[in-house]
Amino acid sequence: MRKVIAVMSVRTRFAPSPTGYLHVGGLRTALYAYLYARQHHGTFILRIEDTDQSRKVEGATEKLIEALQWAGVQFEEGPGKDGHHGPYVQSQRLPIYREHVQQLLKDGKAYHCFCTSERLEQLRAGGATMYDRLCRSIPLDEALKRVDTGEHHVIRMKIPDDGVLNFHDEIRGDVSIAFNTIDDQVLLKSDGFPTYHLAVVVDDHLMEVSHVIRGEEWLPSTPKHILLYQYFGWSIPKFAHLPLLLNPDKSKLSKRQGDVAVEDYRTKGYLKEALINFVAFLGWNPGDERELFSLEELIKEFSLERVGKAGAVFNIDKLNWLNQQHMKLKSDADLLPLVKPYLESKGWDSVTDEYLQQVIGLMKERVVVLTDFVDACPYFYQEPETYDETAKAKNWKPESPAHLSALLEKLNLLPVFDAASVEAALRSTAEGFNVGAGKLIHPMR
RNA sequence: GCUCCCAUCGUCUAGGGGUUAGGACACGAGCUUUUCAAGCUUGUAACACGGGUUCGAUUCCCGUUGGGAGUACCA
Repeated sequence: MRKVIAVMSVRTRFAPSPTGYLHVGGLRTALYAYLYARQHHGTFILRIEDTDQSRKVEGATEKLIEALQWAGVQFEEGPGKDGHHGPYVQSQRLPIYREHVQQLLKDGKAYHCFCTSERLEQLRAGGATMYDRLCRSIPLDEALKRVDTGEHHVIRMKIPDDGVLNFHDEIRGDVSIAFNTIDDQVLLKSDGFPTYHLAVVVDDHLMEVSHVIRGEEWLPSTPKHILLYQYFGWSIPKFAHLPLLLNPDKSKLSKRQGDVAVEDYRTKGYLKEALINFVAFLGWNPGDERELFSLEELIKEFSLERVGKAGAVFNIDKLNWLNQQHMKLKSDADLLPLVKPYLESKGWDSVTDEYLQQVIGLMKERVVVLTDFVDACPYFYQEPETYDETAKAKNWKPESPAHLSALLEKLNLLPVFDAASVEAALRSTAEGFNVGAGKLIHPMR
């Protein structure tokens, strides 16, 4: 006979609600969960939390998955993937939640609440900060009878009247919250859908999630979740609450102050390697002075212990620098297929791959994002005459190389070469651009 | 309001009872480069405040201030 030591395998998940796009903060949360799972040879799960029907957005799940895939954050279990814990979409798990609510009801850990939203509003208007627990005293058999008559109701969980709940967070350390500051949380809504609080706990347990890695906004509701685990008699997973991502003014990262969708950065021409590297360093660092990391290196070196507690401002300057660095790490040939779509979207698709690759080689150390390979140097792709027209239309009359340079800047063009050679190019007199030692023959000539 | 969380250069951060408080981005200067970049060198710049504890606190404790989150039949 031999003893088998059961080692709990690491299982993490990213559980977004499909509201339209993948937020960069969501990407970081997903990334950390993914890194942790991969590092421990565990499993990373994607679960869609679509329990709010009113916020359902068509095609959002697909966009979410696409963004994750683009970034290289691969999940082993989730929608469209086989796993033994599915379905991975909460709206398809309704019977499971109802079943668990029944158990809670039977055990006296939850109760039917028939209060109308009007009454709840009145309560709040009267200064109440929490539900007054009116329906808690209704006997179960009486409640069941009222349910049978079709009376609208929700199911609430019973929170102890006093006492304190202590728990340990992997990032924040010990946290404690008094029960008397916690409301009797609604678990099942009147439309039969569970609230987040019920669904996460049930799913995380059923999907055997070992580490709940999520944003800091969930820290205050963690006691409710832990209480629920206790009510069900389940073992409690480890929790790790990540600091928030902030706007430059330190408020929570929002749409108003810049792009927050991963796809925005993708279309703007950022490399996934740079975005991943950047987002990983918002709240984490390896403890030494290295800053350029690949996904594989992050998997190797990431640790929850080194995740900071304070919120981090999402500063585009560093992202730009990181993008340049990762761009330089790639060969011209690797960059080619990434740049091509941008060129095609401009309709300037008559250049050959060889030509484009040469342009990439020339521009690589002068540009910030992929779109710059096109937008910053249109004279490489346009008919010289066309470009001349543009200049004329804008009333360009360069008086000197310096003046021309200034004009170029006004047009947001990077002064790639010296003013004289750009001028020459504009006048389309040269048969090609002189660049360093080599010469690039303009495709339109 | 109440509850919880947080606090090192402008930003991302390292560090930690005694340090010239380190790095990166951004910004300035210089070198290099035919030019623009890149690269290299270099400069400016931080421990929020007040009390403790201590021989000594930026570091530990308490408070204040500031910031953030939560407080929904949203997640």
